Amino acid sequence: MLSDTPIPNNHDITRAKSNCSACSLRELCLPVGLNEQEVEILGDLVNHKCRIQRGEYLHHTGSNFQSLYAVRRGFFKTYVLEQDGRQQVTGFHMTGELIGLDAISTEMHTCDAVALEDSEVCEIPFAKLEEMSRNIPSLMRHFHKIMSREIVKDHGVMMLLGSMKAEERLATFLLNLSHRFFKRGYSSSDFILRMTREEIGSYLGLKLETVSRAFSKLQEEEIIAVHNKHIQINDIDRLRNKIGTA
Amino acid sequence: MLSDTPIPNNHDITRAKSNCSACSLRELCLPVGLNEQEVEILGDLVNHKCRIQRGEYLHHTGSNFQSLYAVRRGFFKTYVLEQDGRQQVTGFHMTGELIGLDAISTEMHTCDAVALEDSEVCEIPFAKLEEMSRNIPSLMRHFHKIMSREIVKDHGVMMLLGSMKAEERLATFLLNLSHRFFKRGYSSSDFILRMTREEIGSYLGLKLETVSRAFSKLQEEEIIAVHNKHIQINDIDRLRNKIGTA
DNA sequence: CCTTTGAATTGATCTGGATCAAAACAAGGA
DNA sequence: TCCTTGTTTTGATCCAGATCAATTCAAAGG
Repeated sequence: MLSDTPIPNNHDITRAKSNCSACSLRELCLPVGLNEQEVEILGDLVNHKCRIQRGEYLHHTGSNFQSLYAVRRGFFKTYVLEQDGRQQVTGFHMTGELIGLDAISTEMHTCDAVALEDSEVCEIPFAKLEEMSRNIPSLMRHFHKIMSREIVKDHGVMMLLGSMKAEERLATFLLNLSHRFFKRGYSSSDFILRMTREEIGSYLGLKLETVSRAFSKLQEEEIIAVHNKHIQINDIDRLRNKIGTA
Repeated sequence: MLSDTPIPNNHDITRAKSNCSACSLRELCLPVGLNEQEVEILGDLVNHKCRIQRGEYLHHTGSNFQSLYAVRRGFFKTYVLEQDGRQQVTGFHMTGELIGLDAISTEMHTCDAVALEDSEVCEIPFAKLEEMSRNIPSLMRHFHKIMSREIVKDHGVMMLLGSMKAEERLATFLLNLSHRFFKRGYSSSDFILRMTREEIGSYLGLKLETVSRAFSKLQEEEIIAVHNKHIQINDIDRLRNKIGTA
């Protein structure tokens, strides 16, 4: 059924695009159109590459904000705690994405960020970033676009939570993941989920049982194949049709 | 029941804090800690004060992005259209709030913005804002905080949509409005809603009938008084208790 | 004044997803 | 190997909110 393809899955041992050695921002953290000199200057921006083990926290709610974190490798979730202790997942973050933008506003983190697999991040001291963006207009512009994109993304989630049915939500979620894996050079149709059904449910505003049932339904219809956390998308068009045509 | 109070309602003819003449950013658009000279420079930033009538649009989805808009007076809603034509309200915006941050990312507006009452906005050319913030660090910092606050706000809405019941959602919504009116010098317990039940429902992920029933329920419990769009909060503590104690 | 029109309320019913419960499964660890 | 523990699936039931339908109400215009 699966033709052997040169495109790596995100669970292959060899990782796509993970062979760059120095932690420059050249290709992942803030891929701006810079000249060589600017890239070099930018090198100063990044403090150090930091390994984070599965289950370790990048920051907690209320902790002091100093730096943004660019995911270099791995997978994170961020969540806010409600008064009654339940957690609401606000996002999943993979290679090349920035964590901590919410903390700029109050200079305190407003969510917890935890690694869902062994990961690596670049720490980007925010004061330094602001300082440098003063002299590099394209960096400033790029940073503003990143923040703006975050807002747009959140509006998309609001739409999902506000008006989609369970199956539509899951389809949207899978298509989004698929797209993000694709952009990173991984297979868009064969990947491993790093989060549990409960975490997916929290993100999508559903209970874990409902998420599981939605997976099963999509599998029955032969649109996807589910083996625990291993997902294969067999018919992406029909998956797309699940959205907005309920 | 209502003691006559010096605090104006948002439906009084005399408006609180609306008597400033020039459209400087001094006190509303971007209230940064600036010295006199900087404030003067900043005056250049604002193109012109612009009147927008109820029902008029500030921008449409897909239109070219040039400027942010600071609400000077009045009330707006922003919404995104789904493929099937329904609209999902992404926010309500009142005096002092910024509209258009979502458009920075693609340089196209990603939502429609429409005035829900006769309003006035300041147009802030974004290129100019970036240019100036390069020379005024506190302006840059302030702008970043505004964007970040937007992200935090959206996370709050995600939490609301993802895990609250209808009554909790409406209580949260009313408390949020109350707080925003209060900060602007209006009564926090007596105000006029500018949006319909349907628009509230869209924002809160509920049908208009459910919104209406939730209003009625809160009124029965004598926590609020509802006369169409006129809302009075009689017992703000019990309203607060509605949240997270379901 | 009455008429029109859009908005809001209220009632009756239906249903998607929550909840409760149990079984199946997977990954470690002893 | 067999436990243990956490995760996932599946089934049975229940309920909050959606849906459908009918009034009521408010504002604007003739």
